[in-house]
Amino acid sequence: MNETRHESIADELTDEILRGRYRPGDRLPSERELAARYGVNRGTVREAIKKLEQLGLAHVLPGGARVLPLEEASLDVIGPLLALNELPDAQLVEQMLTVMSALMKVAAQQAMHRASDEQIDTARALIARLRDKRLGPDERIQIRHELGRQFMTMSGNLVLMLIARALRMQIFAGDARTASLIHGADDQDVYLQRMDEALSSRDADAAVATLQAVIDLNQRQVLNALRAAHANGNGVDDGHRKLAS
Amino acid sequence: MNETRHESIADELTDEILRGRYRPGDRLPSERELAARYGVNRGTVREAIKKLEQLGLAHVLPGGARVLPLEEASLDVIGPLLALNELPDAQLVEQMLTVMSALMKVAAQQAMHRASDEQIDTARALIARLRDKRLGPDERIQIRHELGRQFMTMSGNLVLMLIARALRMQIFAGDARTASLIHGADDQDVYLQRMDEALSSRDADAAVATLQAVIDLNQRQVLNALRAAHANGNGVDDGHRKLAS
DNA sequence: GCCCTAGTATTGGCCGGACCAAATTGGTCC
DNA sequence: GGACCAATTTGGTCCGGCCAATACTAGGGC
Repeated sequence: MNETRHESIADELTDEILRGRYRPGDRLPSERELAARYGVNRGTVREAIKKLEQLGLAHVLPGGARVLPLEEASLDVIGPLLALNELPDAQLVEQMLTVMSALMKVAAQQAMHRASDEQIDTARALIARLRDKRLGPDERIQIRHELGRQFMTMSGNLVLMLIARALRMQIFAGDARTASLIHGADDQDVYLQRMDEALSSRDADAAVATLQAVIDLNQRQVLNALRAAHANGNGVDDGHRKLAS
Repeated sequence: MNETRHESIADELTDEILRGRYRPGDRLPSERELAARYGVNRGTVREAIKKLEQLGLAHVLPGGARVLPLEEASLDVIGPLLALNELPDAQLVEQMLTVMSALMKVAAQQAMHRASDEQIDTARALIARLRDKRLGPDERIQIRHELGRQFMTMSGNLVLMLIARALRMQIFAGDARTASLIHGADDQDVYLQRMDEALSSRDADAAVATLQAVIDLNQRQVLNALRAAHANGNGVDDGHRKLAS
């Protein structure tokens, strides 16, 4: 592995917290104790704990560090949450797709008005590549990913870009299998064609409608695949913290 | 100030990066040099830099730390960005409101279907309090804030909650004036009443429509107030990095 | 019995110096 | 000009130690 000591310690602690080994309100072991437990220097533990704090999983102050409830965490806990079990939690994936969908529609809407001609062309080129039948699955994911990013960029909305990027990072943080699961199968060529037309005529309504259709289709595919995989018993759901409040 | 050394150093470095003192691709001064510059121990500097890394403003690896482009940053840079000048950047605020609006609509939509009766009651109680004419401005902001949080909770969508929470934190990270600027003036009682009715009958369409109206109104108010304040010359915009790409 | 207070042990924040491995840098040789 | 190698710089980690703030506990007042 290419991880530094404090990174792997942070990962381990994150995992323990998310699995409920330490519950909200609990005190985390002291830095000195963790240092002893992991056989590292206290400074190294401090860096690991710093990351937990940034993740919003723990609040640390003189006297001790306490675990925070999941609802007060940072967006970046989603990655670890997805990686908690063999298979990502279907409910969480559904929630992510719901949000992504809403954000993409806003982005598309604004993109149609604000994008430069060059940006539109770039997007259309990506769509053209997606319509190539001889595309490998990994390439397809990659291009889709770039297309999504392109829409965000075209919207000119920094907040939108940052959120979308953060969500994407969470997906790619885990193993590649998770990423390929979350990106569904292939797209219907009809939709790609419609999207291309919407782009060339800068028709915002058409773009949003097509996006809606394509995303809905994708969402169904992904969730079906996920549930099927879960049913196959691959997803060992060993009682981690409930997602719904 | 109640800030630890590494926090204030992190804030200072963040500010310098966002102002363009260090540009994307630049190497940050070495830990040893920064330690000397701030007159602190290297470990303290390391903790500060760790935060920059978490903010997505710098990528650090043996050989040196490099500054990253704003587009690759974390959502949490929005707080520092808002606090960069006396007055928050109007364009950024507009972008935030746009995203918030979209998220709120998704939340309301889902909330109408999934919320428990108790949760609906809680939301309605908050609305009732908002309709009280004798409400101080700070209280109003506080209750609005709680109402937004309540909608997110009712949606049962963790991703939605985390994003909304992160955005809210960014607003409240700076001084209270920023927060009060971003929350507009008062609400039209008509809308509050309509929202109450939508809640009691669990009418998702009505809820979303009302939300749309109230948010649009609020957005106009906020942006007008902001632009007016900017025009008064309070917003010293000393050439920080451009937001739009 | 319960609540409040004072004192002590514990904990995080920070310091100084040190060693190693990876990356950068600058010079050399082709 | 470009490829190659050694010296230097830089981040990752370790050790041991001091201080101030917090948590815990024992004692006193009710």
